[in-house]
Amino acid sequence: MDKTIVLKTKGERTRQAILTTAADLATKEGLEPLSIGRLAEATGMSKSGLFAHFGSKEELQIATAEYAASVFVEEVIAPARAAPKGLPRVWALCDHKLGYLERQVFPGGCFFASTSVEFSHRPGPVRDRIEQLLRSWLSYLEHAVEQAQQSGELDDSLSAREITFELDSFAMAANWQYHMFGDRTVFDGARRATRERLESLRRRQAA
Amino acid sequence: MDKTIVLKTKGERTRQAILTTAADLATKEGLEPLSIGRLAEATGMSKSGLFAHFGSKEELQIATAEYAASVFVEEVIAPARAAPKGLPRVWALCDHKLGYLERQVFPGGCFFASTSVEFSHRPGPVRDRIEQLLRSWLSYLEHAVEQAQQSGELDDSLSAREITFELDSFAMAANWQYHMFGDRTVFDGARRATRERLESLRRRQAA
DNA sequence: TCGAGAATAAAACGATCGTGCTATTTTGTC
DNA sequence: GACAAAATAGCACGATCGTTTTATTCTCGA
Repeated sequence: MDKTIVLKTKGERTRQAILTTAADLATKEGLEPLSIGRLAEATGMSKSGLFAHFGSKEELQIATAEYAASVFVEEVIAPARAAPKGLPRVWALCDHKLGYLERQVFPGGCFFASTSVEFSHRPGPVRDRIEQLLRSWLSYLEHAVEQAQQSGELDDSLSAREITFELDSFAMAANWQYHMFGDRTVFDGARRATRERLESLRRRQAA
Repeated sequence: MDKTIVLKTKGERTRQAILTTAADLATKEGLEPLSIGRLAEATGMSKSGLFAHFGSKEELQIATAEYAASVFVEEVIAPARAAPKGLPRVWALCDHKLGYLERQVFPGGCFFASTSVEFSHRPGPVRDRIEQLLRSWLSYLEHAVEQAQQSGELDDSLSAREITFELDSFAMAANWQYHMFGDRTVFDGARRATRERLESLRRRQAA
């Protein structure tokens, strides 16, 4: 049960190294403006040597998104599964997502926040995959909210979807404001907003 | 007091036509990937003829942001000034911003949402200007919140900054989700979230 | 350790980028 | 309606883009 996956061949290892660099750079420069040459320079490889691992820039972009998703799972989803189902897990998901943004797992913030804006109006397999991954995150959070409603911990007069929308809004806005204004206190603000919102949905239930 | 500014020379008119096209395209393709050649094609001009209006791509980008800001003022700020100071104006600002997003004044959504993500890690005068314009919007909204607090319409145990953060989060998230998932109902959700949040801050005051 | 196959590199391709230079056309004023 | 000035176009530049082709180096199981 080692957290680090051992990669057998050298090809797989360098491929992984490329993807970590690509994901980091993509959150800062963008997934499309990140050129093969630029990425090759950053990884100390030749353009063609790097290119051979993916076959096309589009495949590289998809592989990068795939890798970023695995990081998100490792940093947010997996630790939140330690919290009991219901309200604690809802909070854990929001809190860990804010933590993942706060400690800059990717230097440019949330990988999917950056790339989804970039690709939202650029049809193709890259956009499709990013949308799918984003949907799966929101569905996961929504499912956790539903469980908290079914257990009676959260008010169910408001749909799980709308609660999810509000909760994720705070994290997205914090990520955006931090990278635009450089003010780390937005994360505290987002945590407070999240906590108070969950609290208000709990109190209403008690009344 | 004509709403439409009359432009005297032909140069000023074509410059304006270029900027409207540039702002539209920038929200869909991005402000940096939007090339001079692409923009020239869209406006039916030659590359060099268009280029001469700005002198550099950077100047074109700044002029485009400037134009987008004037649109935002016209579509959001100005109509909200019709509402009385205090809570009604806070609501009007949020509501008109959601309306501006909903009816797609820019085809790719909020100009500043798109471009700020794109330029957040790209230092230079373009980024600086976008940041400044965003700050002025948030300051304006925050000021309206403060007035509502001073008049006793909104609870002032929470800072105006934090209230502003929450309110703008809903609009930003709605814009993002709409352009990623294509679901127009997010705007209703954002309106409901905004209204309920303002309501809860009012009720708390009454108690 | 040797040899097949994987991994990487070098060089070149056409296309497009932002930008400068030089004409040519168009505009607005006397 | 002539004429200076403004506006636009044509063309070329070096650079960089994604990609292909060809050659070289490295890896790792038999």
